[in-house]
Amino acid sequence: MDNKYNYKQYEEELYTFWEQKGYFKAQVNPQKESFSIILPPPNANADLHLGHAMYVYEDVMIRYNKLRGKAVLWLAGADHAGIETQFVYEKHLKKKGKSRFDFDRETLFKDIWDFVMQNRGTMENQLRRLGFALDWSNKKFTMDDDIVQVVYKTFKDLYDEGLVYRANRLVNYCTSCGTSFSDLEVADKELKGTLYYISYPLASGKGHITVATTRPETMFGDVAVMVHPEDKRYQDMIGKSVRLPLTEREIPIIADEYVDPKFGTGAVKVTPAHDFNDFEVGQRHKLDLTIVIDFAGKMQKTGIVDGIYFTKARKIVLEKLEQEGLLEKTKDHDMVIGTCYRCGTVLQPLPKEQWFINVQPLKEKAIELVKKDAVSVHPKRFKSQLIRILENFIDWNVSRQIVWGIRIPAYKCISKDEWFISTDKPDACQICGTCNFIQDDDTFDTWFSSAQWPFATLQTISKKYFDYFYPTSVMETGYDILRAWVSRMIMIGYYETKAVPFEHVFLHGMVRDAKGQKMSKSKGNVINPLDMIDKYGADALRAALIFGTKEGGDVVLSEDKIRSMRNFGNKVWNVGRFIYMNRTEAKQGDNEHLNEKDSKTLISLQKEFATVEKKYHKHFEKFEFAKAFDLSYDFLWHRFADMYIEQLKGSMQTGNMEVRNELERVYKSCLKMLHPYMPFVTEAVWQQYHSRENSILD
RNA sequence: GGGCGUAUAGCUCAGUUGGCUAGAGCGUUACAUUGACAUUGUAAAGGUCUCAGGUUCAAGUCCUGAUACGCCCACCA
Repeated sequence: MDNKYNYKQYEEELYTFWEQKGYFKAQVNPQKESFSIILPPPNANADLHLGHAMYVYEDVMIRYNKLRGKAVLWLAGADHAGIETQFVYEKHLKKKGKSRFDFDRETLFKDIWDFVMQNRGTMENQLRRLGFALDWSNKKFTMDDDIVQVVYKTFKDLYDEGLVYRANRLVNYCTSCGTSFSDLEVADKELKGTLYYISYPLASGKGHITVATTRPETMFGDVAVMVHPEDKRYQDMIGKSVRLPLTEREIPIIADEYVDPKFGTGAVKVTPAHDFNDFEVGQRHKLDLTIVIDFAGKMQKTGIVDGIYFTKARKIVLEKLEQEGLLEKTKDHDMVIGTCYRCGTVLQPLPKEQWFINVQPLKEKAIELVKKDAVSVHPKRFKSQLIRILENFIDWNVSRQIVWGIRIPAYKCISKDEWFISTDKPDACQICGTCNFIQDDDTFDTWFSSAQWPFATLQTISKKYFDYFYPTSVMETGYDILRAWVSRMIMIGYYETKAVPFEHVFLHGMVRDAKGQKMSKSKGNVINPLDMIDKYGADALRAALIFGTKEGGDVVLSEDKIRSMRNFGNKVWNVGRFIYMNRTEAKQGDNEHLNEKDSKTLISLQKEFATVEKKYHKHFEKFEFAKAFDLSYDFLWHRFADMYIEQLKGSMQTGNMEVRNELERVYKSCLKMLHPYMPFVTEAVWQQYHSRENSILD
């Protein structure tokens, strides 16, 4: 054995060995207990980052359970990542001086498909570099035909049960990306805005009412002015009407408790087509939806600023109001505004017909399941958070106006102007039977398919797989997607299978830099996992992400820490080397008898190790993986190596086989404890003791 | 405004049902080493465990309050 562990010599070879020998291939075996995890599918088109490296917790669980003799499955997969990928592809087009509008739908889709397929291998190889014991034999992609069929079935099931509806509602629309988003994808941004006080003259000509607004340009879409019903200042005005400035239109003054009398002037302009709250007020009071901004963010039907982008229109409107003496004053106003999480454009609330899922019955069931721990959450503190997330869920807009996604299987009957859902491409209109029906252009929100991932993957592999491995054992992911993903998997998973999609949820934290800051490209503090693997080995990176952390807490990662874990890997190797050397070099018979001191030391070692081993398994039961690792680390290095071996090394070197064999026995048990965390070095040593054909996983 | 989390060595963090003489990694200092490992070993320095009360034989740990920081959600005309 070399006097150093050279990871470069082993990692690639060992991974190939494991894969070729089929160690990662799941085997349905009714004699054994099953243990399954579905990998949260990384974006097929993007490189891995450190967040993905955190899936090492899944590998830890998988390898641990495999060593415990269970039939394990860790299923590999990839996500089409709808908007993310289309966005990247559009950038790619832009470099070539083109845009997505230069292509028809089919061509664009096919081009993106090819683009993604070209890049997909990169991500998969990176997962291999991390040493992940993934079953590649049944890998899945969110746009595989069979997966799409499952997604279609779910949508139709929901539709048939009346849980899918089409409605003209306000959506968060990005005029730059050209698509709507669900409320979860809106990025709030604080900015210093201005509150404009505008005078609306009463229609009677006597007096006026002043409204305060941050968006004067939307005034052309105003359909009312609203005050609080008990506001004394405006009692005599309720029911009267005002003339909308710059127009000839008259709109009523209404009363609604939504108004906060202390804000602004206590009078609000109501613009149902361009404001979420106003939309609700509009519904309550049955007001019109007067649309004055189009999907490009340009004004329409104003008679004054038509075709002008809303920000520029705002300036013009303000000038005109000022000219007419209707702009009373302005005031600085800190506000929070919804922006596109992808491109940063200010999102427009715009009315658009979309498909919505009524989540009410789904979330009630999900809450019940979480409350009674049918899905149990680790660490515990996330349980209440998950319940609250579910309670606050509002109906889910699943329509996206992009090409890269699963096209919604909804068809419109032209002659009757009605919709029908069909999982297969229909031959004839299912409503009138004769018309040239058309398919909805929209695609599903990526999360709609992701929400079905655990059962969709297993069902499409085989019924045998599904029956044996579902519900899956654990869903492991970052706490940041508890809302977007975990909650929806529980809702949709239970709806379709009448079983929980996973029995446990384990949430890991975010990776931060040595100063505790989030990693981001703009800060330049991003650590590339692959660079670290090249430099220190996969085991070192894996160990650094787990060592000394608290479950579910954020991980502070520095290169120093990775280096120190590399040193530990070397320690593991050298402890093995030392014991191994003495097997081959010891002169048997020189020192056959255990002396009393050694005998005592061995008993103490056995006792201590038994305690450690017991604690180790206890930690696993409680999903305390970092503690189990810290414990193994400390035992191997500071107790076993620093103390026991030091005390016993004389006897071992002079050929006492009883001492040596006991050291080897405990050491090999340590290797198994460490294997889930540092699979390469532990396997490399194991094979030194046995042969290149053996595995620690046997 | 609501919820959650965190405050412990220079830095990053552990510290399970209260038993601590408070630990680890990195960093610092001294010494050692052709002897399994310098990717090492031995040792040292470094802490009123954020603050103020309380419960207890005993509090870093439990309770109450305060302060600071972080995250999530809601509202914002």
